[in-house]
Amino acid sequence: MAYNIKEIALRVGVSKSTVSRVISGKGYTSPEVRERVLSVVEELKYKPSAVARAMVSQRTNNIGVIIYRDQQPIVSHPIYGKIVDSILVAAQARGYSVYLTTDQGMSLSSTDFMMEKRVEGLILISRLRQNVIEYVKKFNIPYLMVNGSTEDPEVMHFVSRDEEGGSHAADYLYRQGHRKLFVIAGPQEHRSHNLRLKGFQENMDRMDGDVEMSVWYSPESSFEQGYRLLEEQWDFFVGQGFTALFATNDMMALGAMKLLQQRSVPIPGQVAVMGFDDIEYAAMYSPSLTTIKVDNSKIGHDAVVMLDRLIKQEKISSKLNEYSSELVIREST
Amino acid sequence: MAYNIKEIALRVGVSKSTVSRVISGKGYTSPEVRERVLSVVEELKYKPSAVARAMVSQRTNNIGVIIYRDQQPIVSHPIYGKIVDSILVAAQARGYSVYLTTDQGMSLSSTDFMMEKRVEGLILISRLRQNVIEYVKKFNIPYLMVNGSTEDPEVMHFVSRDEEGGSHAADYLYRQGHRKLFVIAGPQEHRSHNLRLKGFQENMDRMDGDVEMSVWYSPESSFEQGYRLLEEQWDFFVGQGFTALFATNDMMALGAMKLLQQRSVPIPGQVAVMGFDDIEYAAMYSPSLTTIKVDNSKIGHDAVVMLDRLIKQEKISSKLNEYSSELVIREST
DNA sequence: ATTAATTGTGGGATCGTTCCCATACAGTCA
DNA sequence: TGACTGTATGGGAACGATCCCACAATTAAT
Repeated sequence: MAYNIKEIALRVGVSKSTVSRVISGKGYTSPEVRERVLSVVEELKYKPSAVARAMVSQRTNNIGVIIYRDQQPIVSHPIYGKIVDSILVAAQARGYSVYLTTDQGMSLSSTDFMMEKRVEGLILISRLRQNVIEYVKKFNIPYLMVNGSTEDPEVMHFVSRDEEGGSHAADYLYRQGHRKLFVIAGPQEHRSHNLRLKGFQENMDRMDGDVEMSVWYSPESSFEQGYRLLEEQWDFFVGQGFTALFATNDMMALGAMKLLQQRSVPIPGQVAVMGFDDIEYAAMYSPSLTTIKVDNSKIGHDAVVMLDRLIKQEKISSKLNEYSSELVIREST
Repeated sequence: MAYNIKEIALRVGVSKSTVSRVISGKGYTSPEVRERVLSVVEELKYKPSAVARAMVSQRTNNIGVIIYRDQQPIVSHPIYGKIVDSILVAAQARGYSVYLTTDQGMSLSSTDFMMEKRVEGLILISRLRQNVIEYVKKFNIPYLMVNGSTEDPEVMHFVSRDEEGGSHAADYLYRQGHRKLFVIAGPQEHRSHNLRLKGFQENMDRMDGDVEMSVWYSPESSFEQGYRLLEEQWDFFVGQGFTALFATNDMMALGAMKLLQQRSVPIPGQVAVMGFDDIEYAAMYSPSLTTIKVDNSKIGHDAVVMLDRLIKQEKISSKLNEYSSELVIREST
């Protein structure tokens, strides 16, 4: 069992008040006593209990991060990993510690758990149902959402400007001379995939000349599903002579690219490929993937900064924090 | 501020003892009172404070996970992400919550932090200095190491059988007919890279026929460094006519492969490439990468199971937990 | 010399739970 | 009738820190 302040006080021969004063540096202490206390503290490797401290101060300095997911655990997902990384760094720098959980069922139990732990704020990552949000609201603690989908204007929300990004992608591919486009869109329930597609389509429709677009929805926004979708539509794809393929995220784009390479279709010679997100592997792939970069590290960092403000009850300017995305041109186009 | 048990008791008109009994389900409570308590609990969304509970029970149900790193934040690293994922799932299933931190300087501060939080056990991930281990030992709480390097027999340690894996790799490449081998090894300070190389070399040396091996050390085991190393030795590499390239991890192998593809070297036609780890991207790459699979999910899971046992003071059979790695043959060889 | 401020220390309430103990009442049994 | 058991409830100590308050001793100001 860890030592407590009483034990230290006993060994030094002073009261626990005095020990507390030495450790916190508040109040008066004589140099002589201070030294004796510190030497015992060092000797026994005494660390004051954050639990007891939280009890009396009513501040835990903990924040909770919940990653909602459908199936697989998801910290290892390139996007969520980046977000978590930046959250950890930003939180630690501000004196917060992080409880991290993944919630498979979009259930309320992880919220309950965080409330019992008395976290001071909550970061909700990824898609989650409105009823979860309603539930969180009831507890009256600061919370915000990253990369989720909600129409609720009350919810502070960190997302990329997906529609704008989609529009940029269309713009770029059109300027590259592409007129026959094969589009792989993520699940329709996903806000970001929807907006990316919307921005892409609407901008393409505005263009002069006869643009031909064929849009296909993938049941999952994964590498495997990107691969499979193209595989299933292969005859159509080849028959129609598409010159460019756009997917609403990098993972699906890479999946499609993998199939193209297996079938020896030159990229970008015959077909140009473009994704969205700029995950780390987009640059590594061969050919490297042209994409729309979303700065998830910045998003994670800013989310913590904002949560810190909410916790400190500082003034907030806007509920919606949108991040511009930027075109990254690489070998695949 | 969150409600407390006293507030509930006041509203129901009973003592806090009674409320406590209803919530914990221990002791006698009349059905009528029970119902009244539960309805108020539900109405106010009262959640008992885990902080106060930890205070009196002397159990926090928290474990700490520290990822040590050199430079970059690292949850998004494919290996550590997988480990963290599986730790989270296993810990939650056993009623533990997880404090996650990354420690850039291999400092003692994250240990101090975890001790103040009164975690019941500690999982140390990746390379860390012996002085950190010595420091952790002083606190007398269960801890174990994953993917680290230490010769200290006292430390419970979870690693893959790297030497055996390296040996398998050599075996396979030799049987495929390769006699001229270019090897990219990770930093010499890394235990696992060293052992992988050792197993590979020693097994190759045992083979009949004149095997020619050229070993190069990369300053970092990253994609970029794998790429750069081969780039720097390009003339030598091409001039000598190597038929196979082995890297002590997948990241470096992919980096090298990227360069080979950029310079239009057919894989595996002219050069076969092989890695180690079987990160998710090994299978996605084109061509997909032949590698030695390390089951990091299992390692993370088992680490939690073991930590749970240590916390419960159950008997432990062995300090060293080694995991066999398995050959995964793909397109690159 | 008296008052006031400065420095140093200890006592004890407090935070929100759990859990032991005391008490009360109803029903059972000899 | 008294002793005992089972059911139901409340009181209060304990966990380990913080921090207010009281008090003592020393020094400074009037």
